[in-house]
Amino acid sequence: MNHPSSSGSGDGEKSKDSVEVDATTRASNLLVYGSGKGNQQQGSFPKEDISAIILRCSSGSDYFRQQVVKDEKSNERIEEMKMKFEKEGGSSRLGSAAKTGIDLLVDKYRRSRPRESNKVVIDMDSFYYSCALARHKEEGTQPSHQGVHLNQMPVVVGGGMILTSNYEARKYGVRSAMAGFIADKLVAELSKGKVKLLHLKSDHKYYAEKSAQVRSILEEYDPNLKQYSLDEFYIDLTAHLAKSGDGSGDVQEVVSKMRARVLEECFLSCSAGIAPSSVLAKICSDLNKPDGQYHLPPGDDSIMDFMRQLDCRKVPGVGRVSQKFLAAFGIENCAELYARRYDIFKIFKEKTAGFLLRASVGGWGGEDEDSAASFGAGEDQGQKGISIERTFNPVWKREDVSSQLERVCERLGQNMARKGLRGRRITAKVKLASYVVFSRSKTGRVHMNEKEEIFKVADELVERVRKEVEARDDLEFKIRLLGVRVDEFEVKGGGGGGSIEKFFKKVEEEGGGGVGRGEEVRGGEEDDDEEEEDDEVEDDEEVMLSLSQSQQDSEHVDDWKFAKALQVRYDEEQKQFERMKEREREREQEDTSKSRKELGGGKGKLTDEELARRLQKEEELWDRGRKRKDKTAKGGEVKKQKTIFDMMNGKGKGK
DNA sequence: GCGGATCAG
DNA sequence: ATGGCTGATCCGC
Ligand SMILES: Nc1ccn([C@H]2C[C@H](O)[C@@H](COP(=O)(O)OP(=O)(O)OP(=O)(O)O)O2)c(=O)n1
Ligand SMILES: [Mg+2]
Repeated sequence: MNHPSSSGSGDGEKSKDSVEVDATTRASNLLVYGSGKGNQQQGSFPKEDISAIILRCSSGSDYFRQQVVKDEKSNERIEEMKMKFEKEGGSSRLGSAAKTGIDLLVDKYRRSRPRESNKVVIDMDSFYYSCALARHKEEGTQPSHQGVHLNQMPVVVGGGMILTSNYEARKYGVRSAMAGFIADKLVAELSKGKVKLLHLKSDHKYYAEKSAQVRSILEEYDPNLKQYSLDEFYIDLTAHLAKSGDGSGDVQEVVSKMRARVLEECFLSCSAGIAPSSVLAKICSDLNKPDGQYHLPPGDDSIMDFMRQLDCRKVPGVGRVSQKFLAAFGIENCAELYARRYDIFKIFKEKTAGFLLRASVGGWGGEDEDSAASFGAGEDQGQKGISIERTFNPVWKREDVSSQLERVCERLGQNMARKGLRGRRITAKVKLASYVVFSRSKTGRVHMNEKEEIFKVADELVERVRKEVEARDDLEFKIRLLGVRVDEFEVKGGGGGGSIEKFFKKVEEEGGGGVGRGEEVRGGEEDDDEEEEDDEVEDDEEVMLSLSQSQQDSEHVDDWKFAKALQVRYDEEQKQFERMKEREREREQEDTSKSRKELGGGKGKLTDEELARRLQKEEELWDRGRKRKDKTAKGGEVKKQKTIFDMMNGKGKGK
């Protein structure tokens, strides 16, 4: 459970035979295809077929086995939470004061949303792939393969791991974070052997250049724009629109022209979301992809209508597990989230509950803008940690492990030096060949950045894991990945702290004005780091069809999930779902009819007291404008964090 | 402070 | 046979 959501489960079991299709559909809803963030495009192959292939390729692999284990764990947690919730009687036990408090909060969110749709989120389409196409244009070469235009055939960027896919490939279910070999199978099988997936090599350096090029264009519209990743930009058009005549002041026209410029000058298409707040704009940016835009008119009615139909999974921060979790409580879209807003506070902890409450009414943007906009100097500004991790052929001998760890530390040391960072906490990450992950950390009193110092600590931590693993009979100490992270940075550039705080304050007062960027605490120099592919060390020459390295990750957990869901029986979930619905109906009835009863001495674990506490927390968050004050060490320096939420929280007062 | 889980791109 | 990497947050203990 992280921020916005929590864990989830719900895919129970059922006799797979009778409800195979139903199970498939159901599972895919919990996954990425149906209700994931992505949109299902026309011409796609049946998701049941896609899922079946993924399952077939996956079953039996260590990776898949581990995914199943993880899924079962999350399911258990969901069950626990559900039982606890039911035992406590749900929100019917909530005191009226608490309910009133929640509603007051909701009102506040709804009333303070910005009154105009001037926030724009630009998200590049199939970014890495589009860059490859752009390159052909720039170099005058043909964007085709064996006489066929790349857009007409399934293409991905990445070999062992898919970084992104073009839209043709997406029809086959090929997506980011999918293992290359599975992507190949999807295309081969679904096309009955007629089509072969084309893999392009990743070129991070080039993507960074294109990204900068796009940024420079967008900065003409908002010099304070914020960039969340190479392909995502957060723009506030308020000033630009007020300035004068562009597009007769119509946001949609301005954005349309803006995108046209990016296309013409960078040869890259992008999509945009236009809304009163950045979070909403972010959600909208996905609705008319590719090469499209979606405008969400301001106003409570407009936004409530929009949110009502919105699947929770579309809310940034609600991932696969959270979606499942919510679904277990009968919550699939934001209307249901709103209907159950009281329950939310009984089910989740403060951060999560507050986040979901906002989501239920699209209540973002009321706070102040994250003046972190001033971080033009480099995104590392508010960086809190730095890490390196590498996958390799499994090793176990101390010397081999050590050797791999050294490589990691070497790289980490270089990056830290380049960024002028020093931290006092070292965290070692170990992934066994079975995909079981361990992390062990040690917080020291001195800040380090030297490869040797870091290695020394990391090595001890890894050996600690070795001992723990060897002490168990269910695991084998064969590791496929080693990672090292350093955080708890020292406060640098003395004196910067206070001024920065004032700086933020000033920005707020002046209404997000364009105070120049530049300052920055960042004593060091400048970065420009970038992770590169893996460059220097030739090692991974790695081309398409690669074989060695490769690895994967979540995102596809969805597929795994899915696969797992297929292989598992569904009756359990079904039953629980029914029971829950039943209970919900009863509760709802009770609610509407007799309003709500106070039942005094709540012996439920969650008393009004606890609830009040959670509300209180949320109030505090509100008052602080959700601005994160992260004191970096004793310096008491305040820095804005570059999380997606900070990026998205638009300024309320700015009108 | 630590470790696991989740999320995002 | 083959399943990445970087950075961040939340929560329970
Ligand atoms: N798990 C992931 C997801 C994305 N990326 C990289 C490749 C993408 O091209 C880029 C942008 O990510 P998006 O999620 O925006 O995906 P795309 O831009 O590729 O496609 P879309 O058109 O859906 O935005 O980030 C990655 O390396 N690993
Ligand atoms: Mg994109």
